[in-house]
Amino acid sequence: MRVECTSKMTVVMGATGLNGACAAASTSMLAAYALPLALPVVTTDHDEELDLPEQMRIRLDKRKRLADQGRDPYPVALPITHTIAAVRSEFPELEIDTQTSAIVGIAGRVMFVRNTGKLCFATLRAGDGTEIQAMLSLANVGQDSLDQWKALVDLGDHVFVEGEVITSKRGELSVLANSWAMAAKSLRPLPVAHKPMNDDSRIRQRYLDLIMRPEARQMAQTRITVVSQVRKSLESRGYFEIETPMLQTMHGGATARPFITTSNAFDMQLFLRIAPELFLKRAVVGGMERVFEINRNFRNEGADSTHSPEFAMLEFYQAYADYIQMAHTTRELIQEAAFAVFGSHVATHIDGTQLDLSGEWPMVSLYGSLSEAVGEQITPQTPRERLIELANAVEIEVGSTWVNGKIVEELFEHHVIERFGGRPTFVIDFPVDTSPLTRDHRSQDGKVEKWDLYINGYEQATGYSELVDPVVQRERLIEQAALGARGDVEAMKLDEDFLRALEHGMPPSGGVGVGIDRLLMTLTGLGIRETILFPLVKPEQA
RNA sequence: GGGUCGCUAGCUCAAUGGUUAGAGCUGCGGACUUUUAAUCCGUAGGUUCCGGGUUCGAGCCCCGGGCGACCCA
Repeated sequence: MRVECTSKMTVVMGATGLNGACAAASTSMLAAYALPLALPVVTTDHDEELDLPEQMRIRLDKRKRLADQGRDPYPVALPITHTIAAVRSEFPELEIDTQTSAIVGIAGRVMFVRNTGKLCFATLRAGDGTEIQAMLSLANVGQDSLDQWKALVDLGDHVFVEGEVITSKRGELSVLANSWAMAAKSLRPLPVAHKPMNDDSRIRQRYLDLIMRPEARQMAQTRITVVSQVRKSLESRGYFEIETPMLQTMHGGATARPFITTSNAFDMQLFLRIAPELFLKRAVVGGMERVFEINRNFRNEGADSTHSPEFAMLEFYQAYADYIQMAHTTRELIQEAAFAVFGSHVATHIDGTQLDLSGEWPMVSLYGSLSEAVGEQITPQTPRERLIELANAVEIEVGSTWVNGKIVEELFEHHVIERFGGRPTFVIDFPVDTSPLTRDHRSQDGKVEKWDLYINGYEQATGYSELVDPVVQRERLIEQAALGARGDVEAMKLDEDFLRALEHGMPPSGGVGVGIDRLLMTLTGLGIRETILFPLVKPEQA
């Protein structure tokens, strides 16, 4: 008891534990447990334990009684011989009421309990969702052990069971225990298994979501599969994965507001990156001709069902490729990811709807499709006054810092995107004044070689023929700086080191950015907060 | 940014401005050696998100704040 108590204090409280201070420690420990979820703060008196929810008090008491009876509630090691999945696969289809004489040691979380007088049942579940039944009979474990099981094991506890693999009289594959041990005592009750938790709790306490809901485990697994496949797909095409700075002295590579932080040691302002683009291009300048990065970007703006302040982004760059070649590669990456998850290029969402990602994807021109939608020719030369009239006609409020291209893009989003009907579509050839890092179109004035990929009505990826002319790039960034001076908080900064890299010569290159969270949304049909395991949530109390 | 709705026991939810805020599951005590959301008997569990206000009386009405969902921009 003493050893267990002091070691626990070290974990929970740091170094304040003293040998023999178990009574005090127990009270302080309650405070340590209670604070994170804002339960009543336990102060000095041991009696204030009564302020905790009843069920938690009872479980804390069981934890203590386990220790008192020589059962460590949190043992360091257990003689496990099989995973639950291994037992299931080793004994796939036993007849009802079979004895195998195979002795195994297994562990899992208790998800279901049925305690009767002399024979107890429990369903144990492993983290992968596989389950097996444990049975404890008076005849096999004896009166004391059975009584302790009934008194001290709750739903949600991790337990170890050692015994024979059998099937019950109902045919359930089971381990008939010779002995049992607590693997980890749970101090809080699980949610009701048969009612869905509300969305807020599911996201704030994702660990409970993962325990209770197979779909949550499935989502986590799908993300793992997709990210892994994207890496394989790129590596098989000769790309190398590199890591570029998250903390930057100057943010760039996108138009967005950054998070700002400070370095104490350098006594200077730093930015969390809004995109890795400018560093990946530096790598291309250095001769890394096919590079990619999958990592987090941070943008200091609101959250909704398609936006998160931090989100995972894939960017990849290929020397001597242009934006059309990059579009093909992007389509293949997404199709290969879909195949890895579904074994098909057709994604099947949880609600059963299917999204066909197969075959070639159409390419439509931004200006052409917009012209068709509004019934008049729109070009980069269309006067600003006319663009504003068209915007006002559909109640788009034109911001004071908007350049013409921005108005065109807003008109496009308003008029055209729905016409794609969710089908993957590359929208090509964007306005030059909203794309400062993109090469001028090889044949069309006022446009750049850029595409956006729309799937299911939202932007899934973007690709460029990269601007590599350092003189033009400098002009573009100076224009951005001027926008910034006029109050556009999202305008790009003049990054002299990036320009210096370009001045050393960057080969003609294609580049792509793919939102990983959005790719998961595309494949699963879920909102962005479901594709991210632990999305940012505001604290429950101010 | 605007609007609508919501926040009550560990969880999921009830409750015309009017008795002591209820139910199911969970928990606790008891019965049961084949249970699958077991069944049966008994029982406990509450800062009604927070702070003001109106009222003889507020979970409910009013004001402010917090958190969330949905819709609109």
